[in-house]
Amino acid sequence: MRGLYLAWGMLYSMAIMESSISLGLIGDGVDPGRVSRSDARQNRSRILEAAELLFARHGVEAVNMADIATLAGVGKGTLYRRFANKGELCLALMDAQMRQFQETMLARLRQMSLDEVTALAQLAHFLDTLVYFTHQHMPLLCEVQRHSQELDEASRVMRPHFWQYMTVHGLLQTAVRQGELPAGADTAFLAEALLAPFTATIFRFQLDVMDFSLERISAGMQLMVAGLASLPTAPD
Amino acid sequence: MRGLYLAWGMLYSMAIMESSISLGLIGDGVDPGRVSRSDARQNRSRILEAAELLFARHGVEAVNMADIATLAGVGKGTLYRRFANKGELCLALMDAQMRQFQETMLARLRQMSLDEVTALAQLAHFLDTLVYFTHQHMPLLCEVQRHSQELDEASRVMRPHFWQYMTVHGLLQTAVRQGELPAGADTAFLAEALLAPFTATIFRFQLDVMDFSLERISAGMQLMVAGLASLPTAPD
DNA sequence: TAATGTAACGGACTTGAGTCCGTTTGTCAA
DNA sequence: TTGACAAACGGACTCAAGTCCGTTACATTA
Repeated sequence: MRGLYLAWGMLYSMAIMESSISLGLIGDGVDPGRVSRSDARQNRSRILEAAELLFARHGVEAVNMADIATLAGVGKGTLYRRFANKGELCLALMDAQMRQFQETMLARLRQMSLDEVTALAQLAHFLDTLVYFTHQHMPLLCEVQRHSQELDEASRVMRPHFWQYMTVHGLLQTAVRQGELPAGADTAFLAEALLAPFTATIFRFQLDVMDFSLERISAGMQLMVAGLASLPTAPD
Repeated sequence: MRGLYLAWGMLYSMAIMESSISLGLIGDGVDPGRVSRSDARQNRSRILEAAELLFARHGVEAVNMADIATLAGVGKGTLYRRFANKGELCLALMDAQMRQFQETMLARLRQMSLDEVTALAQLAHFLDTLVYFTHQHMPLLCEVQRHSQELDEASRVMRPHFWQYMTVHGLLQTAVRQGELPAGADTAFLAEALLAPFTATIFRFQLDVMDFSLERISAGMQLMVAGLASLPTAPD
């Protein structure tokens, strides 16, 4: 797993700088790299449609898997063959928008690099955008994270967290290279720590219980980054 | 809810500086402020003993409520009357140790204040200790947090998060007062953000998937605090 | 176009969480 | 000591998640 993270790290750093790659967040569900049967594909989209409709009508939380299966006109077994749980289903529902966010973000960061915007300024921008993105997808993200508790190694890679981590980590590494951060800074940990408040349950807590506005959260994250930016660095 | 947080905030800041108060983390379970019946009290401790034994033998995750009830020699109804879910049960099991950690910590911070250790240095120390505490109670904490997803306003106050938040927030406020942090710094948000990586699921992810050592996590947190400490502050 | 292997299907089934409500029992006042 | 009442008890019950496995039907080859 660690190896995987590292390998992707390099790939991804390059991607930010050079070209757009698709991370292929979500496959067909079962056994990628095999022609899927037509009825299977059809059922898959039927399920997604049913879920979308029920979620819209009753809210994500209130809908159960059996209802989705029924409305989609498939058996529970079929539903679970496609999506191991409600979380995966939600992930699939967000797929398109996540891809788009990701591509837009990569493009923007690349442009900022060309414009010689510092890595930490890019990071600040990324986190700001992420605040609004996270808020927008809160209900689905909550469900996703409720299910990613069992650390199912392999599939974690597809979780939203992953490319967010890669992006933040890449930017921090660049910051170190460019002398914006101290040479020894633990970029891997910092990336995790900066993203921790974006975990669905924590984010929701901040919104609903602490009653923080999105602007306030974003400003707070800017402050954290500003703190890192003002750390004394060894002279080059 | 916000009001509650604010009120406790003042109380708690004073507590750090002045004297030890008991937060009374866990009551008797039902209807505090009423004499509890002897059989009820007895069952409560029977349940706790049974849970402790089963958790030790099979691991927290593998034990279900029915088993606990059976071993304790009570019905499921009785079990649920005491503890609304496994999370609350776990919380009760940690109660003594949490109280102790809390009191030790408060005492130590008070002493540090007397010794004129800066607030941010105290914060760094608190977070360092918290790393080890969190690790020690990981299995129980995971269970607790799995259940505190439904934001049941009132009871959240008892969650471990609460006094941690109060402590960190208090220290940050002091830091602002003493000119260690910029005057406008959003201490409430910063406290949440600094504690976010201590959420059980995130913490476990860092340990098990990212393979960070406790020392590394602690060092990373120190760096975050150092960043805040090096923010430029307006001259007094 | 018929046979065949294999993926896909579907719904009964298992498991565990949490609730409900009729029954029991401790406590307190007379 | 006893009667009354509220709290506590217990286990059957409901509800949803997720599994299992016998059946169906797509696609491929002859």
